[in-house]
Amino acid sequence: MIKYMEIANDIRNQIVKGILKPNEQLLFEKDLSKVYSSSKMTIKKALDILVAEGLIVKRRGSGTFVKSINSSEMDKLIVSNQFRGFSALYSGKKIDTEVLVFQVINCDEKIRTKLNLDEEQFVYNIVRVRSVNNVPYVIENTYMPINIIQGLKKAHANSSIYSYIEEDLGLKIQSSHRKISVRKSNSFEQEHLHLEAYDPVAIAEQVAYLENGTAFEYSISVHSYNYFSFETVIIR
Amino acid sequence: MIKYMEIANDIRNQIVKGILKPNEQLLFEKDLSKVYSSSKMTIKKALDILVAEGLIVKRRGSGTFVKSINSSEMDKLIVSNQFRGFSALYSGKKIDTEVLVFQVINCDEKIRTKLNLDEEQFVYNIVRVRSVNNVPYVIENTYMPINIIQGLKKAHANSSIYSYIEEDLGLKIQSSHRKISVRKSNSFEQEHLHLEAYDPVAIAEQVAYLENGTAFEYSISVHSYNYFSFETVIIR
DNA sequence: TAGTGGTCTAGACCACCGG
DNA sequence: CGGTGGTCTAGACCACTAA
Repeated sequence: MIKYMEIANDIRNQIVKGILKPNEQLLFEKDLSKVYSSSKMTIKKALDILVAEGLIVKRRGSGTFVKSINSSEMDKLIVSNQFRGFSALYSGKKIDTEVLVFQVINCDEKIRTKLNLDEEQFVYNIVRVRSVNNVPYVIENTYMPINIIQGLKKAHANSSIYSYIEEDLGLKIQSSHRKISVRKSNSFEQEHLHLEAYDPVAIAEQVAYLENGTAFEYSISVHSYNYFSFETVIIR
Repeated sequence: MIKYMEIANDIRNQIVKGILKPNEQLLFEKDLSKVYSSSKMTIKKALDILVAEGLIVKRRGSGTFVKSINSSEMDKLIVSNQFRGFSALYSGKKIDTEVLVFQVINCDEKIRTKLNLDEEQFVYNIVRVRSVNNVPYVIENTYMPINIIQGLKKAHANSSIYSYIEEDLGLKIQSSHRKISVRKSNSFEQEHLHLEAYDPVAIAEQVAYLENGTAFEYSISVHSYNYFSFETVIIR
């Protein structure tokens, strides 16, 4: 649909499929603009996406080159800087969701500041245990304002809340601010994640935003340490 | 120096200092281009930086708005998606470095693939414990090819290897691919990080790249769980 | 319907790299 | 030095929002 995206996708495919090999030089932007019948700026924008994904490197004065990564790592890199719900992340596998708590509460100070709410706002509070192939991966403790995420039912919590938000409510999810930390598990977590005493957990605390900039979700996810890893590309 | 950077810095300062308040609307791109005597494209590029930093939101058809975050979180967000060495991250505080290992070794299979090296390459192997205000934060296990990071001495390992790479060798660091995971500490880590038995640790595994695309560092950092958190902004 | 931000162009000039 | 990618412009058209 969008030209620079199509170009980026095309070149990404060439890299992932091995048509363009590690350390190989790409065509110059000038030449690519002829190949794709577009301007140099559009080519640059397409290539900048692949730079952000960590797939290629540009050298002023020299050209553009495929990064030297073994292709097994590539799939991960491409998805890691994206942001999706649990269901989308593990699509294709057997996912089970156990809803432990589904209630509406008057939010406290902390949630109010995270979600930027007025004092008397009500929020959904949902606690779920999510399993992949019958192994419990994570306990999600989610808070969402009832006036933004309207009409949420327990049935939605049993499957994917994100697809309810996007497909049923027609809202667009834009970004998330996430913080990852580590601590020892407590007995509640040990029970639901099938952990031993003293096993650690990874905590992902997140505020997610809609396209219009309003915060719609504050969540604290407690991950079983065996099934947690977070990958990212950092550009200076 | 670069125009769109200057504009981004200027507007970021206005947000951080509170001149532009949460949810406040910015001038339109058309008007900003007059204020800063530049084209609409340049303004767009400047604002896109602030979008990536999570500070503002754009709505097509409406305008651009400051995100609703309390300013205490803002400093963190701005630095979190950047990538610097330990010394730079904690500059201003008292940093101590204890060098446990400083040797040159023939690299094994794993390091070879991570750094994309030939079979017979030698690499530095450096193990350091780094403390902030006399509290041990992290054990860093670092591998660097000797032909890229030339002339590295133990004295550099005692302070900042990154500043040696950038200032003395004149190399430019571009990006890093990082993976974060969690596990239980072992006795070695408990001793050096002053942990109790069964305390968890956070593992940050990283491959760092120079501007020319060559991998120059593979490192495994074991963080004391009390002093580890990783923050990031994810755009869909 | 008027005006926003998003995309795209053709062309200009610059900083940097290699021979 | 010629050629690379980086920045910047002026202006075009489009998708979307709000009145």
